[in-house]
Amino acid sequence: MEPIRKAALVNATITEIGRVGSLDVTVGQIARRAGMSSALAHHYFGSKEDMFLAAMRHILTLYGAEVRGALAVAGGPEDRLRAILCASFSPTNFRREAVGAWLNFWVLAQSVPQARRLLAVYQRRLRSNLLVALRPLVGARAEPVADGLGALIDGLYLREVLKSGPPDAAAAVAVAEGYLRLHLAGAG
Amino acid sequence: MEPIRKAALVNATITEIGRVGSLDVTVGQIARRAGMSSALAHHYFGSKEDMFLAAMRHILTLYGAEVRGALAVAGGPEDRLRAILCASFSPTNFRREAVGAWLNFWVLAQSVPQARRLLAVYQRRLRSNLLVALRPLVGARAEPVADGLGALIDGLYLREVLKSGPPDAAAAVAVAEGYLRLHLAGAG
DNA sequence: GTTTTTGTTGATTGACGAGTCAGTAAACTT
DNA sequence: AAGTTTACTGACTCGTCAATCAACAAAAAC
Repeated sequence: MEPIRKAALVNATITEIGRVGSLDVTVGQIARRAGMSSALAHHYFGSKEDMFLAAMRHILTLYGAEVRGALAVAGGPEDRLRAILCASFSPTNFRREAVGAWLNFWVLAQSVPQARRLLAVYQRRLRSNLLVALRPLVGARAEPVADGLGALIDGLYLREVLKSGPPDAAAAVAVAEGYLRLHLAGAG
Repeated sequence: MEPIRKAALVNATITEIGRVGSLDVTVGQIARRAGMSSALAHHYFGSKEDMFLAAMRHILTLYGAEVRGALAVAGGPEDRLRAILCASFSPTNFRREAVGAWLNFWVLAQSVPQARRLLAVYQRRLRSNLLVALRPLVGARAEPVADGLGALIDGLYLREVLKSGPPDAAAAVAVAEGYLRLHLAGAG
């Protein structure tokens, strides 16, 4: 039962945060959506914060897996870059709830050290993936380009939360690819 | 007294949100930092939400004024773009508290329509400023470039909150200017 | 010099929510 | 079948906080 319940709670946490648009969700709300009592939620996760962290870990894991999967079938460096972008804006990760939750986890990271650490490893991994793919293409300029691209991806996520209507992954990818194309062309 | 108290409360709100790193600040905390009782805070602002909105409006106003000021003395289009970037990452706007508050206002915008509207007018103004400056330089491609640059600026803000140490405005501006330079060069 | 307006607070109210606990029921163990 | 672990819940505690109120002080108006 335990793994099932925990998974249900993690999903409910993400959904509920996305729905409400803030971390001001009660354990009761989360538990109800997951089909159980709030006491049971407290039984499996010691505290609300643990639930948040588990939800964050889940989103990050999902994203990491998708990137790894896309990289596995990518050929050259350019392909690898495109793979990272596609994974970042895939329907799994770029859906409204997940993006809303993402933004709130960023806030959580400001006050909860463990959340900050989680976000830091995500950033490091993304950066490292980008660097590996960029170095053969732009050499020494890989670092600033990777930093810029990382910020751009986060910014595109950020802007998604304010837009109304369904997420437009294609447009986001197009912007990011535009950024890349210029840098690659500039390096010759 | 009223304007003085209100201003003190607005500043205290921003500082306190930045310090705590979330919107979970009590009216008591804000009032204490502003040197008054929580009852008085409620007297001048009807509710906590009003305080948040006033603080948001203040940050946005500050930013808008700085951009306008920089644009007033800017010569050609390139100068105008640089002015917008410098204002965006000026010490006033790019300080830790303000950036922390900014992120939290983004969250607020997800659930409070008025906050969303405020953020939307900021985005529209930025976009319009960028477009005016970009059109003479890149013509029809102004729109995607402006959207990319807008997202990049937001992303750089976002990444600032996770970094430890003092904000590095110069680095942020450099990244944004790199983005611009390539687009301008690409357009010939 | 009294009335009114403005500024201010301590105490209170009322609601809400995290976490606990005591207890029930079912499933395994021996 | 008795005991033990696991799954689960309703009711409760305890704290917190937004918002209100009743009161007081001081300045302004008349």
